Amino acid sequence: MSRYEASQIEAKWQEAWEAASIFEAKRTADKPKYYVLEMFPYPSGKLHMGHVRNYTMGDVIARYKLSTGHNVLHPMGFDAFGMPAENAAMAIGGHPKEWTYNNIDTMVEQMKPLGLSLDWSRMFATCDPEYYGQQQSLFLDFLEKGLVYRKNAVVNWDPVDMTVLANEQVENGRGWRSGALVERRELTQWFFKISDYSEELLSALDNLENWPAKVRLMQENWIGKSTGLAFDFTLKGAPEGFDKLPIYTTRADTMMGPTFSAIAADHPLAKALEAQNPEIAAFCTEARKLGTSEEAMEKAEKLGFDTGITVLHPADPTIELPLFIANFVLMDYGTGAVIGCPAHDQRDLDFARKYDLPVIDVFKPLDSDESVQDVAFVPAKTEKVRYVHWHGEAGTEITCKEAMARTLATYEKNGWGTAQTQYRLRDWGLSRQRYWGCPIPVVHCDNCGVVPEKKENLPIQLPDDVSFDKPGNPLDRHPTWRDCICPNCGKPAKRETDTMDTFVDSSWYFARFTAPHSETPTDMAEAEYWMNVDQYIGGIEHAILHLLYSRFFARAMQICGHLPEKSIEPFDALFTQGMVTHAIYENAERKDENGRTIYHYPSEVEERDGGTFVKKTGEEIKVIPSAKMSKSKNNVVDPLAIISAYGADTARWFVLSDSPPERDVEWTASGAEAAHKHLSRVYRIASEAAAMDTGAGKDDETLLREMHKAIRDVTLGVESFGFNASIAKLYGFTNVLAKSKAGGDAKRQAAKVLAQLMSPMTPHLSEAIWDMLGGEGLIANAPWPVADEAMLVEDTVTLPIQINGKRRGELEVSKDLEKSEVEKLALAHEAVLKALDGGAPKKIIVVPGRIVNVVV
RNA sequence: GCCCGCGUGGUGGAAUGGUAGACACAGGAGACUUAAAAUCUCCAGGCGGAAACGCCGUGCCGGUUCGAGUCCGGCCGCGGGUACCA
Repeated sequence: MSRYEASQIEAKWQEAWEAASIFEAKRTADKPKYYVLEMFPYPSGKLHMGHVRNYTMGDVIARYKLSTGHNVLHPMGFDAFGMPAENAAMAIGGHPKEWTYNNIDTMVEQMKPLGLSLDWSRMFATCDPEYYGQQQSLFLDFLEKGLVYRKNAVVNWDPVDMTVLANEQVENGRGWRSGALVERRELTQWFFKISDYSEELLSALDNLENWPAKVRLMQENWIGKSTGLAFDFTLKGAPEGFDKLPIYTTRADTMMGPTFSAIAADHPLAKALEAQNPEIAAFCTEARKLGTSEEAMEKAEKLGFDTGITVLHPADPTIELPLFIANFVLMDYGTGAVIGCPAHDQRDLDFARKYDLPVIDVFKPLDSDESVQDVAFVPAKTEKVRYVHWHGEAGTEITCKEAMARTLATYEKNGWGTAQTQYRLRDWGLSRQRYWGCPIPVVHCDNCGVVPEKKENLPIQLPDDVSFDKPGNPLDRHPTWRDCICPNCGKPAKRETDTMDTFVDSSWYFARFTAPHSETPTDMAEAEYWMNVDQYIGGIEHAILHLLYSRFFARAMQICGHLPEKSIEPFDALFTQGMVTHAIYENAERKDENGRTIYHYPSEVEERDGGTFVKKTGEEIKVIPSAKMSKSKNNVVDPLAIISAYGADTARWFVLSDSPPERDVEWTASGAEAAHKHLSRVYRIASEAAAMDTGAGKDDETLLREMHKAIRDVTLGVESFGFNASIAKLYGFTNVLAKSKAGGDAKRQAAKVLAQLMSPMTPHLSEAIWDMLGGEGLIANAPWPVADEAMLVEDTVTLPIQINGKRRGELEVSKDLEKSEVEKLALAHEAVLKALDGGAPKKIIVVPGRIVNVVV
């Protein structure tokens, strides 16, 4: 009998699949289509276990759908523009293009041995001019439909490197390379009008039944619809031209509680004051040093500067409040100005205590008359409280929600303000001051202004002759690339040098896969057939931005005639798989020559004497447990090592077993060998069955019953993303088969079904077993087994008996036994008799087929 | 800070509100073997007990329920996102 030789088996069957072209997707009318897509990878250089897990899950679905009679589209590509390529060019020389395409080649080479059922003929990278040219064409269409516009927005500016920094490149307010304190700088940038679709993107979430509830909730909160009060404070003592200060608040009911007002450092009024007062200028400069990320601003110590200006309350001008400039007010949200109500907002309370401002209770708990001290009173909006200081009658006991509604009505009636609906969602800024991205196809002409490029001139290609020896955007300093002819007047003009956010690239690739070489962004006939994505799979880290942008793009593309109406929501079902995490190994003894932390690869360290050390140098390691695998932290595991040692099926089996797909999984090396042992065992069991004589055995019926149960359970697992559960069942069924005394015919039948049930996970091994047992054709094409209901029926059931909710015994009863009969049997049970001690039970709960609980 | 998750044996994890720890890993004992590897059998949450069995036990505190890992409230810890990482 031959041994399980994974490398031979895998090469053989991968060739067989390729020869039969079974994964090439073609439109056909005779089968239902199924489009399964995993979020495409960034070509970082090496495939890691997170990719393997992601694509294996998609492959399980794709192969399962193929064997249940679907016409499957399962493509793969690369999200290939982005910062790391430019960083690599700066760090190690070379060109982003070369680096990227080399990485793509490497990763494809690493992916192929996994035996994924991918249609490689559809592969593309977003940095292919063929792709980004179509993206430029989409941009022009969006521009024409008024979905794109320009406005000023702030960026992180490194004053030493003279370059724009991404939020990730700002560490504690300093540029990551120069170490200089970051400033904010205002630039004119391009924006997509996603905020016009706020309501639509919000309400359509209700239709996404096959999306995880948590993702829908995150998107709902991100869009952030609120109803509140919009009003103007009257400014007193402000510079010329500043009479009113528009404010928006979601807590209208606390309008009698504010004791200060605050504006953002980027607010026009703050800028006007800055010009007059050096102290204010100093404060604003300091406030801007936080960088532009919301996280940095919200986490920073709350600081304010009293401008000396006051604001007058719209409902009662005798109420005069101080106006601060504060570092926690966001210019991008609302009007860039807020009211501070310390009694009912913790941040406002902390601020009030710090700057010695009064605290006014607007409402109090029903059962207390205590005033707010150090903890703000923030009840749920639906909780009833007693209003002591507001526009209604003092002492009224109502919910905050009700009080808000009444306040809004009062303000509208008196003309003090208006009820307004607002969204937190901001327009999508797509301009990037970087080279390695899709050029924005517009031209700046002295005569005509900003002019769209002509479609016949697309693609506007990136120049290859650029250098990265200096920081900043090489397109800006290229000698000739900017020079062009104005498409409008024909005079010399300059190209836009900003490129597009890489989220643009990933917002429509799913549509492009339906016709990857079309001369328009999509081919409507193909899109009509293949869209929507039936199952989309990817990381939870994309729950908001990527998925929201894609939803917007689907709408915009539909408006421009590039997607059918049904694709307004492009992803019918979404599954967010967990990440593969790994400990980070940080060198505890030294930093690198630039003073930066050194991270070691898992293969470089060893555990001994209760500690972790670098193998070569013996330096001690600080172990940071369980973090997202990240190239910059070096905590990645190379799947190729597993594949070359044990084979792709082992790697596939391993990443699917144990952890539920939606949960993060901590990579450990020990499990891979065990997975391989199991696959060898399955191979051996199948070989033994193949060698048995024909004829019946004594356990045939039992084995076949277990087989049908396995079909039912494994299928259920595959259909509900319970791959780990399916695998546990497969282990169970394998054990049953191994120990069964059934005859050759029954064993061969069971082994064939086992191979089929395993085939989405371990396709090569399954083909080998199928072949060994005389299966017809490829197992990949064989119809999925169906469980025989009659074989699943059980006659008796074991009921646990609880006494006061604790298990004290069990009862073997026929499946359909009457409740009253079960009660009688339970009361006659030894453990129950003992507990009752001659008395009568207080209550008996019988849950048919489940449990009996006797309360004594 | 804010939004969203997660927390169960030595480890990964299982469990429509109904027997907590399925299925595995690591571990222990044994069989086979000259021996090892491979394979096979058995044991295994903690504490007490020879055993039968008893008590405790799903991050912490409280609640709802005949019954809570699961539902509700409040904490703690970890992870993801936070609009220029992808």
